[in-house]
Amino acid sequence: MSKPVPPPDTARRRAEELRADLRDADERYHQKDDPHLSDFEYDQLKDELVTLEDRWPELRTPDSPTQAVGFRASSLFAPVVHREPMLSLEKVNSRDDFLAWRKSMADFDAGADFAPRFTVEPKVDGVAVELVYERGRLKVASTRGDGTTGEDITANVARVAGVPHALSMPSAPDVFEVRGEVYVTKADFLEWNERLLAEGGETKANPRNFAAGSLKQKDPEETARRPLRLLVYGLGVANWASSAPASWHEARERLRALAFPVVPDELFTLADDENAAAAAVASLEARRDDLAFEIDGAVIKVDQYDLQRRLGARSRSPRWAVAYKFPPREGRTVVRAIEVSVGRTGALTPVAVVEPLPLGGVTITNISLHNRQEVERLDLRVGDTVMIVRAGDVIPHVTKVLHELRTGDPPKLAWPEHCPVCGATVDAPADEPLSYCTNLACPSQVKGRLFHFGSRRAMDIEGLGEKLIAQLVETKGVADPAALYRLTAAELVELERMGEKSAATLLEQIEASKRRPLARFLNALGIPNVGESTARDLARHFGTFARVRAATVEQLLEVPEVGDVTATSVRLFFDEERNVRVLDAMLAAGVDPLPEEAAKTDGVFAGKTVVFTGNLETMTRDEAEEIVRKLGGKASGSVSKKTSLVVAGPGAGSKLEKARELKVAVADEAEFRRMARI
DNA sequence: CCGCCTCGAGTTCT
DNA sequence: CTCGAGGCGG
Repeated sequence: MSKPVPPPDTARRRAEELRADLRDADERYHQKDDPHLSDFEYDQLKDELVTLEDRWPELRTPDSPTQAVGFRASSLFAPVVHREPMLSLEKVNSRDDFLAWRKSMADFDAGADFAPRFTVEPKVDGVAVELVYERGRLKVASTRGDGTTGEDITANVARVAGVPHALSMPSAPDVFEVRGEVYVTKADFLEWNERLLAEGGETKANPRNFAAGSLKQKDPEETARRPLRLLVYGLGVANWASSAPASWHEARERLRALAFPVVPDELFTLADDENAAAAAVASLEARRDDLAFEIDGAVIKVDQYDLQRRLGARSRSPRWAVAYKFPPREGRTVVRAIEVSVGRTGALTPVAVVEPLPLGGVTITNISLHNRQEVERLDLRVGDTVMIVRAGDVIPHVTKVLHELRTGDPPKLAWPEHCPVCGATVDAPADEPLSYCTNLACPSQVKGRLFHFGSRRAMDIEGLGEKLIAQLVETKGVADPAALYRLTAAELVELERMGEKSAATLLEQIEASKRRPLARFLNALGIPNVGESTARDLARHFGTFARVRAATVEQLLEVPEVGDVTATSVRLFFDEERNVRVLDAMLAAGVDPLPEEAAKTDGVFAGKTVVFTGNLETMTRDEAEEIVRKLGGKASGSVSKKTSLVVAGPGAGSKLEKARELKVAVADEAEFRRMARI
């Protein structure tokens, strides 16, 4: 090795000149859209600079254009013809469809040796791209376009995390086209949308739109800032240098070896037959909400390349692969009206009534908008087109209003100054986002309170549903729970859909509710700030209803988990004249809550907090939590470092993850049963 | 006083 | 499930 020679001044000056020219050219392209160098000229300058810097590495400055990614935006969005068309996939929506597809494939091939294996992987909801490598270097990246011709997005794709710019030779084939999906994780999407919102920009309706928008940036620097990722799902033209892989699963290993990001192993299945493939699809669907990225289905491919070749393609899609679509959970519909409903606490909640939209197996007609600020934030008006997502939490949300589709200038929602149900004054406390109907006798509030009173986790009066309550309030003048205990069979049979038999059953249920555990009764009362958990604490501490009712604020403060706010709230409730009358009437009618047993201090779960997650097989979650409480423990809903044990069943998601993170003990249902000795 | 943890309340449809 | 807020330990 010869000693490095210091660069002559001429080389140094030339390098500086080249850097300045290249930067100037870049700037013109990115910001002024006013090219003055052709691609060829630009490449020549750049090549010259690379040569100089290779010869004298000390000339290479960190900010040199050669250190930036070497793709120019000049050809951005120019048409690119795919060497092999990017076909779409035939879609199936059910297991039966899938099996029919399997059969049609066999009918087409009819070879005696036709025994396909299948690969199953998630269908990532992103933007399909093709990356063309020549002699190991990324040459062109393009969108799918119409399948034949896409757009050149090389400069942008080059800035996506995980996209190799060069492939390690010699294992890299001469011409090598990979196909993949550029996507954004759910977490990154949420974070970025918040930021876009904070900056006053337009939010994106979903991760896919966000990814697509990010790839369409004029300035690749902007694309580089977006949290884009790549997953490679297949190959186009590939002139393998040496022995070509015989199957997709082998090719996937080779792609991985070439540093391409592929679907993680735990989401990739090589199935021996169609039944195993269908099972893998079902498993993916079950895990849908736990995945880091949005998926809209699974892709099933015949694994063996020789079979793929035999099957070939129709005009628009290959015969050897199929997209198994999951029911969509996102859709678009039109807002017919914005109504304001009143709940049991009197809170006014705006609700969007929409054109019915089938989504994930149900038809959505109402969507809560939570509060008036939300309506203003979205700038939602009647007639607007909205995007709706029904995610893992089942409850639909308006994620975006498509303002560009608005026609005319519909009025903004006029927030009611009077309760839309009873006309009473609306109170809007300055420190709260919600406003409230001030009339305790408001029919909406009455119905809400009665519904809560009879609900499963309170007095558990079976048959006392929304429809029945509405009738009782409207036609029988039932205004409080005490009135339930005065109902007669004669009165009930006058109601719609209520015969002798249902009336008798309902009365039995109401009768049985007179003797429910004290904790349930306290929960049923709907005391502000007292829910299931605090009701249990009060019941345990005081033992009988008379003692709870008589407790002073000081005595209430002695209850663990009860502070100023809750204590005052309880005392006020029992002092309220109206409540006194209703409670006395209930007691007179024979309501007599069962005294609470003191907590066991010697049970296996004494002093422990247990959290359940996922599905339990042999009992309901309620039953399991009851067992924990019986054995002295506390059942909670969220995992923290104070959690003693997490019991995880199949389908466990974020809570299990958090437990592992915090190194909290995890058990399965069988272990839990052994601990509880049942 | 702050930060963590947990609770309460609202939420859709069949 | 998520948000906001109450309770409480540090």
